[in-house]
Amino acid sequence: MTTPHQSRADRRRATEARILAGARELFAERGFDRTTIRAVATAAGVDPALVMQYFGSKRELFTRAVQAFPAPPAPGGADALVDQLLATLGLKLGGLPEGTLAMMRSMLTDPAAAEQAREALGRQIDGIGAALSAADDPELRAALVITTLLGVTIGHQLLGLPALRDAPADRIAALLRPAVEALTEPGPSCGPRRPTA
Amino acid sequence: MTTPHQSRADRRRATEARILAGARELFAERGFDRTTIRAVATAAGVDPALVMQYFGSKRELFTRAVQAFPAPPAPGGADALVDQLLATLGLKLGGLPEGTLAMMRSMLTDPAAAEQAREALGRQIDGIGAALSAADDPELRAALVITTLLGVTIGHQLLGLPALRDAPADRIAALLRPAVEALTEPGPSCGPRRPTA
DNA sequence: GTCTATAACATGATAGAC
DNA sequence: GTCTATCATGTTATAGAC
Repeated sequence: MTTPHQSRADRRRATEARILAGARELFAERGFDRTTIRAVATAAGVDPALVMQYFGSKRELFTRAVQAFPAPPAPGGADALVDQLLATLGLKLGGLPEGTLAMMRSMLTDPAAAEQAREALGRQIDGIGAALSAADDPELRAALVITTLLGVTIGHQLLGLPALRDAPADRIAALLRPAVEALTEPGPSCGPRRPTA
Repeated sequence: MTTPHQSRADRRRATEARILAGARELFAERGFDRTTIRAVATAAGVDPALVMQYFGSKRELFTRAVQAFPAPPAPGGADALVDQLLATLGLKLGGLPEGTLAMMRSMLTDPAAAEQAREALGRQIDGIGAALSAADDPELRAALVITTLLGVTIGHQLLGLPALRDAPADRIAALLRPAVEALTEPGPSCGPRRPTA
């Protein structure tokens, strides 16, 4: 049952990968504080001290295991932007990457995760803000769009609010679309309410 | 400087109040896990064991110190509802009660806090859903409104996103208003995009 | 007797010995 | 790579002060 063609370096890489996978899952489920090195080691089938040997600290393990938020959206028109955002939300309501879940779950209680989240969300906000440069206060609008989607994602994925959990993702996206458009469009978004003045 | 008319029960109440105040502040700043009984005791100027004696457990202390989310909005028309929600948001962006902050900060990592948050948010959603019964999917719409405001509040108060932190509260409310209205109004809210077909 | 402080025990992160 | 030691923490049990 030995694998003679697997070098020591290969085995080390495989062990590292197992540790990272287990850590990602546990960090996503329980957050930074509640995840113990022992639990990660058990999940990976190794000795707890080995985890420390490989990664130096729990914090380093977290950083390595957790991928930052998805990259900012490709620059494009403001119209395509809304479609793109809602599409990623659709994904979010389905299967968000475990690393992103881990980050979101830890960002309110762990200062380092909070800093990473601030930076990642800031990049997204900047990207969206650039696409909204036609409107007034593009950055603020972008921040509101992002935090809105963040709130819905938290309510759905992390808190499991029944009202959201039981709704189909496309229905949520459909209801959210006009709201996001209202945030990205300058001035009073709807004509019918005030007929040109 | 002694207060001869202060009975033992009075002194006990005062000590309890000091402990609760310190706990509320620390829970709001650091969340449940990162707040230690020892730190609470130091903040209140008492012995750590006394805190346990008074409250039995850290969890009980948290429950006693943290007030639930604000009560659901008074039932009213859907129009008044939006005003009311944005008004509370205005408050939220200013000074949210420390207990609410503590709850929000802990709800992603502490299962008990998550359950409390689910219940409190569920009550708010039910209240708003009742006011939206004219529209389709009133509960889902209500949930999206609540999670939207939750996301903005988290981004502003707990994460401190610069784009939100630097914006005046009334400007945020003004930009958010059409978005919330789009969530509460039935049907396609804007004509210009697709002229009836 | 009730309030407060001290000590003891279990678990977790981390560092150094082997 | 594994084992042991150290420190911080939550919690329980115990002893002292009023």
